[in-house]
Amino acid sequence: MSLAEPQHAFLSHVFHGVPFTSAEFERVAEAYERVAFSKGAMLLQEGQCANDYALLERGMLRAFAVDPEGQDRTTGFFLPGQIVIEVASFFMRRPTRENIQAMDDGVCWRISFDRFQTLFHSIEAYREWGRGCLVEQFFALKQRSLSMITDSATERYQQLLATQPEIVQQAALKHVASYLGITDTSLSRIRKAVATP
Amino acid sequence: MSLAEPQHAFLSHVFHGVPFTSAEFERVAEAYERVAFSKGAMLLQEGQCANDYALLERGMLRAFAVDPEGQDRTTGFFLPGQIVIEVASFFMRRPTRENIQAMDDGVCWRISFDRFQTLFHSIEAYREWGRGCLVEQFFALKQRSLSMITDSATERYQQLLATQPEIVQQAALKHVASYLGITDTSLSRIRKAVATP
DNA sequence: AGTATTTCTTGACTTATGACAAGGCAGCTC
DNA sequence: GAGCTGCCTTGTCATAAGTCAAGAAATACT
Repeated sequence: MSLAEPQHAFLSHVFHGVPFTSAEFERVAEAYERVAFSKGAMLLQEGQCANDYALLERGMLRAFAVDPEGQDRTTGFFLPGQIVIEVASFFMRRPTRENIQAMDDGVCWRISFDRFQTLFHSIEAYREWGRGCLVEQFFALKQRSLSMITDSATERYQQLLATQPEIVQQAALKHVASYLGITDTSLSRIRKAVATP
Repeated sequence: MSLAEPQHAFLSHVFHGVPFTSAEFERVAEAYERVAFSKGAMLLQEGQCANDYALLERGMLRAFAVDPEGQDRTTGFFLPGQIVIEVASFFMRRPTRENIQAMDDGVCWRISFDRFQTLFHSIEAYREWGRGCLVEQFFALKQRSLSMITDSATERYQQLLATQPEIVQQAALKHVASYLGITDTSLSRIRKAVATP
């Protein structure tokens, strides 16, 4: 694969600010593989082990788990620039209970667990970056979790609308609802109430 | 400090299964400092930066955050053998919004961020261990978060009772309640309903 | 185009949980 | 032992959100 600059434009952007030497950056960039996917594609399926994670360049993804009653619960959305990963399965090398599905056509950059491990253990800046990503996700999850306890459904909706309007606009109402932890019926009413003051 | 075996009994136990060379284990063990604390002590306070994390040998701790209405929300409990850490503050080096308080007299083993960093970047087994801990906590938080959406308050209580009875037995009802995301009034009723079938 | 399917809205009713308030009970201090 | 104070329980009532069911609107399928 050619290493001409344009190929790396997206990766340069993602790793902007990470103190790689240029040799290190080349090693890192080479380890990622560009993959296009189309709407509806499953990037990860329940029961599989997550053998890679990805950096999302274009498109939007939804992660969901199926609960004991067979209900589909949205656990997260992924927007361009974000890291697409099922942390537990990827790092613990065991089957996942989650699914990740493409909501649109899109493009991501994939890296296998083995290649990730090699980079993680040999490049200090890469491992600081990786740990930082994990910590950031952890923090976000904790806030979401707290919000679930502290805030009403309406407040959670308004917060989502304020911080990530793309999700509210592009995702199906029922998926947004299950992400917020409420039924689609409730979200429909909340949305109406919020719209007409 | 003497490195005689008995000093390290607890640390040996915690790091059991981690593939350290014996020289590595000595370096790791030396980096931790034994600290005793008494009931009511604050191990971390809102506004501070978490400059260390600890391995809990004896005692029980509670972490909580104060929400905008001034309500005290329990975010977690720590039992012996567990890692006591406020992930976001420790790794991002910024002030925390959480408090960690001792519920009893106890003992923990503390390590500073700087010493942690040195070990993390120089000992592969230590960083695998550290990453594994973080991933485990992440997974637990995700499950808790999902449970908040999927399960009723009663189910959450019963699950806590089944998996961590020490918490239900030792912690004040109001703290367990706020950990479960309900009021103390509700938990009191749930507990009664569960007890009398 | 025309039918089928999914997605969203709305209404009527139920239910879990919260809010407030009063009382009981233990452990303290004086 | 009287009086605090903090913790838990209980009663009454209020409310957010769920359930079920029927339509409307949008999408996809042939």
